[in-house]
Amino acid sequence: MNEVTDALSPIEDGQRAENCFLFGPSGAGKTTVAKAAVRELRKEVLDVPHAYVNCWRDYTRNAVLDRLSRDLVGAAVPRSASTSTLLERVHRNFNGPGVVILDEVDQLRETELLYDLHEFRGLSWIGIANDEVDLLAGLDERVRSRVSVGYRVTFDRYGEDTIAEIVRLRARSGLGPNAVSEEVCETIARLVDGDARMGITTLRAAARKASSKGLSNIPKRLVKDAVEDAQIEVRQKTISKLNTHQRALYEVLQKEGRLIQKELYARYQETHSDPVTLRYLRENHLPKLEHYNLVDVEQHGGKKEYRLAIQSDPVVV
DNA sequence: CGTCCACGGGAATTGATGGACT
DNA sequence: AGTCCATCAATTCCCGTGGACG
Repeated sequence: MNEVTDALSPIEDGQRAENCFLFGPSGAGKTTVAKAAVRELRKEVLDVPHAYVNCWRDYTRNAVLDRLSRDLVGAAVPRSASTSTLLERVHRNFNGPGVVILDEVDQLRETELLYDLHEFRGLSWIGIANDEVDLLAGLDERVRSRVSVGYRVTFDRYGEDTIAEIVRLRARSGLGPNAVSEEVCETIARLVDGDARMGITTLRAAARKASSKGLSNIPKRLVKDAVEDAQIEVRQKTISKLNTHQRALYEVLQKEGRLIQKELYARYQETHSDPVTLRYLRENHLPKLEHYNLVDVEQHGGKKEYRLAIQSDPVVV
């Protein structure tokens, strides 16, 4: 947190901040830290232009710029404008130092975007990714040499004691001092494998369970089920964000079990009233389902077998 | 080998939008 | 106001490459 704050501090003097990268496993708090740092900054400097972009959802240059034109400079656009138009619009309306959070930057397909950002006078960014090596490998040479990164912060998975602490604090402030025993906090911590977000979701699920049974505290025996509930909850949330194509694919797999890509496509075509091409599916929807951890893919000789993911936690977007 | 499947580059088509010109 | 034209992102089409398998 301190490092990110440092990186941003030049903005307080009206200067451009340092770019920085945050690396670490999911649930380690990267996004939370980035957002909090920006929030802090805005207490010091009111009206700093800022934006949050999830590069998984918005993975093209165009999509990111579109978001910036809305969120960073508040220039509402009717709908899909051309990249050059957007570029120009942001250029014109952006002034003074500002920050953009690029969550899941490793998913950005057109990395020239980083260079575009560099061109906006006074704009800096916080890039978030799981793995430093993957990210840098994916970066274009040209971009790598031109874009400077002042700070790199690596996050570790939370230890169990830390998660227990986080859960305890949440429990106290949200549920009262005695609703959750120390033992329950530790149990939750043990089960969520370093993922703080999962810990908190589990706590919420447990609280809901307990209160529906008319209990005033959370007994330990509810915890295990609560973890499952939390996983289901997160998954539901992810599924609800799928578009019709992705959902059709998901449902086909739900019905049919495991399928080769080609067959999956065939079933999908039968299901969906307005199917897209296999080419396009491969490019967009299938990787998306994989990334969300909703489906598992297994290389089976030259074939690729898709099936619903077994137990792993879906990604929250 | 010949075949099947997956991949992904790149050209072509589609569809929306915004002038320019009448 | 109406027609034509250019532009550009999204999507499709076409196809060569390469691994696996019999």
